[in-house]
Amino acid sequence: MSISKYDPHVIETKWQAEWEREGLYHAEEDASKPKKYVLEMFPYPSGDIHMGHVRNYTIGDVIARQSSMRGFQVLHPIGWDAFGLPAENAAIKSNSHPAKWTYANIEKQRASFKRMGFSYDWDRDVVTCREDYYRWGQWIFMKFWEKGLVERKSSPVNWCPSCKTVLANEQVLGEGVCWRCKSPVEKRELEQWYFKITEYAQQLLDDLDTLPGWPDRVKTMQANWIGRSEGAEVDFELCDATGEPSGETITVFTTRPDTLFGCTFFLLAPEHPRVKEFVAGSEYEKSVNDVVESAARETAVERQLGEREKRGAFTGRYVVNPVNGEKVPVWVSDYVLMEYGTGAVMAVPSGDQRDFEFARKYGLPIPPVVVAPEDPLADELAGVSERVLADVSWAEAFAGDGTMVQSGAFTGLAGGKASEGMRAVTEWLVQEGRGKFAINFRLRDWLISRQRYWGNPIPAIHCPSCGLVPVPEADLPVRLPENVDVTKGETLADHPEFYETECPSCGGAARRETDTMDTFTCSSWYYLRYSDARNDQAIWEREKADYWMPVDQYIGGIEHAILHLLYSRFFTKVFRDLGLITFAEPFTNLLTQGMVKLDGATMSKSKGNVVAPEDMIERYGCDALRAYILFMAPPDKDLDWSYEGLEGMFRWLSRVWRLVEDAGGPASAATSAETPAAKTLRREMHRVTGKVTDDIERFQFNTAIAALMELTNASYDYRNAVPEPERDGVLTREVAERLTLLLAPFTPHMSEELWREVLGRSQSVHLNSWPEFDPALSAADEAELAVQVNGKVRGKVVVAVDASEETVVAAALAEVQSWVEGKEVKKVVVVPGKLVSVVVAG
RNA sequence: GCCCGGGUGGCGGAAUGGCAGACGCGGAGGUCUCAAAAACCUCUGUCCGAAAGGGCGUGUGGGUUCGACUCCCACCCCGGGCACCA
Repeated sequence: MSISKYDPHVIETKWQAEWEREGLYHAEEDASKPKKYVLEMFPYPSGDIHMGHVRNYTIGDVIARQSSMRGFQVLHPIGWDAFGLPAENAAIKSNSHPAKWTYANIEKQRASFKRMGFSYDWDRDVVTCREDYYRWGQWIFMKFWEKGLVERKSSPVNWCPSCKTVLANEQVLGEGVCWRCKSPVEKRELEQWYFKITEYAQQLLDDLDTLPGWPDRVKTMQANWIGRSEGAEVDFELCDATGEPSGETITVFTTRPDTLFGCTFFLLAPEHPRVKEFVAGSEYEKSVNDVVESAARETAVERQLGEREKRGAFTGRYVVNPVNGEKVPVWVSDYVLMEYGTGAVMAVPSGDQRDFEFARKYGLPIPPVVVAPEDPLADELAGVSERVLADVSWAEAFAGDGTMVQSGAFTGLAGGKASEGMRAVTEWLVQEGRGKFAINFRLRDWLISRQRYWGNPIPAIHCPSCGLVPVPEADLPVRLPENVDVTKGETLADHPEFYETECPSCGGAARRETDTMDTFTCSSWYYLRYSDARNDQAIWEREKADYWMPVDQYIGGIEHAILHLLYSRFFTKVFRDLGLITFAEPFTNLLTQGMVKLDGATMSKSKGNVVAPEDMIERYGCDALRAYILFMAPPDKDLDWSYEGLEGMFRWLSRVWRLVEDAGGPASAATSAETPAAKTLRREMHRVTGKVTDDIERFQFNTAIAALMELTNASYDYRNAVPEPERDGVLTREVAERLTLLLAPFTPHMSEELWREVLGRSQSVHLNSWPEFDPALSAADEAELAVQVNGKVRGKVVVAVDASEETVVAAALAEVQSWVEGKEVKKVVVVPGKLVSVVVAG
């Protein structure tokens, strides 16, 4: 039959139009089938799509398409995370409006995604800046408020001077820079809106154990971020300015109550509210203020630069150590954080490296209270309960497990984290009413207000007489006005016609909130909205959400390991507590795909090293690009882009094309007898079916494609080995069909063209069932075994798979006779189907 | 400093404790052709050797095992996350 050329452009556009016409990817609830919700993190409409998008969405598309062939009812939606600063910046640059830029980019990306042949249900798309979406974001805010999870409070916050807005803790990167623009972040004391995510800290930590389908790396990162510490809260009695106990207490959090006897000074954070009062008018005022002011001047970046020396100053005050009644001086130091614990710390220089350095610098005593078993002090101070040694010769603090010394009644107990000494001291404090067991989290409440225009308006009203009042449900949504000119630096706060309003409670004149919500609030629930995206009566219908959710397979970049994934988990738990859903975790399985780089560097427009997918689609078609980006590396690894192999991928697809065209005619009769060559090809077909099925399950798309190449090679071997008249036409057609089916998730257009036009099937290949794999059919009847002598391969034997062990050993020994001759055979190990290992003496 | 990943040919990468380097790229040679392209075929870790064959090889050093890229211990290097969290 005549061979035509594989021409991706014609067939790709043809089938994209046909699928849309047939409504192939429209998802409906169907209780009779198991469902599978496959979701890729939705994109920010930043402009043209890049290789990271191609990789991310191709992975999801392969999973979705194959799941559908395997009989699942598949939901595979897409949308846009459309609010955010880049739109404002672009608008300022082009003297335009953020909405214009955003919608133009969405249309551009929509066209690109369609051109890639992704199997999305376009009837469910979600765009977060559209009113039909953000109104429900405001509704959520209101529900959170009703539940007591919204708070407006003043505290030191992260301020990005370049973005001119505050940021959540999670949005400040490790180097103390803004996650979006990478400018150094400043600290400011501001009144802001918060979601109380800390109320869910324990659940967010505990439920990580219910997620076996998540990478350990991500779970560890989240656990570290939540940062649970077990310890005690200890009350220290404050002395007044004359040094006499005042009856008032200051509480600290510590993970090491067992070291209390070694507490020789007490520290307050520079921002601590009592500091000013303690030193007002005293001789210590100036030196303390110096420390406070220098700390206030520092940015997060400066605070972290190198081995910065700790600074501190004595306040003139004392507190009483509850375990021994000792008066210890109160200092202020810049290494104490106001945001963690109580902003006050008991300092134990012998047990904490920071306290140790501080004590050395300012000449404070360092009495040992927990000593390592191997330390000479362990013998010297064994059983000594009174303080006889006020300082150590150590080079650094000892924070490990050891024995308590110089610790009164607790002397001799084991000391260390979670030690008996720690429990004993805390129990004593509880009895005395001077402390309690306590748990502290590193996680802070989520700061959600942003001083920017292009976001979801916070539905709240400030009333001079009623205070903060939520916008009533009936008045939602608070529409984001269009007449704000960001090119003039305007925000909602510059528009009285927006913020001048009436109090819904008392009817008096009031001011509408002009901050918008963090865009991460928009992306924290979109996956739920897809289950009922067009509902204008409710956020979603419970039945639909219950049918589709949770997401069975979520796919996205590791950069969201904490941010988006933590927030979404939080939202889901709140929705459950609000009775909107019944499950506690939104994403059952998570695949974090690696980044696509160029010469080891992340691609970015500013660096000018962006690889445009369009050019490659133009040259080789999207099927080749899809297959190639999956073939280059396993999905979770970073990938260095290279053009080198793309041509090879196209070459292989052309090879498959010719093979199927050649074999795809009406099946001629099978040859009467099964030849060895036919047997080999048939077996290879079954083996590859099993391998591809298995590899897709494990997301090993690169080896799945390699296996398909092997089947292609085996087909060519058969053709080359058997002259045409003797070929088994039934077999070659079966192999052609099998290749087409197994390739369908990867190269949907080529497979469709081959399936319908060449193989003559009437229905879409994507509606066909995934081929079953029968291990029996892929099993060979003979096996080649390697024969090892003392661990080295010295020969090979071919034996029947059902041969007895004696037969195998005899054949093996004969094969390696020259290596064994005249030596004593000490041991023979037979691994069926693999090898024979002979151990000889000498 | 702490917590995760990862180190395999010229390159991307394969290997439930069982023949290291599948598959692809790149390279060499060949068939076809007036020629080229395309296609098809063969070879391609490294060293010694004409060949047969053999030695050496998965970051380094030890260990377990008949057998280790794989498991254990120590270390080196690269990437990432967190980082004065009391």
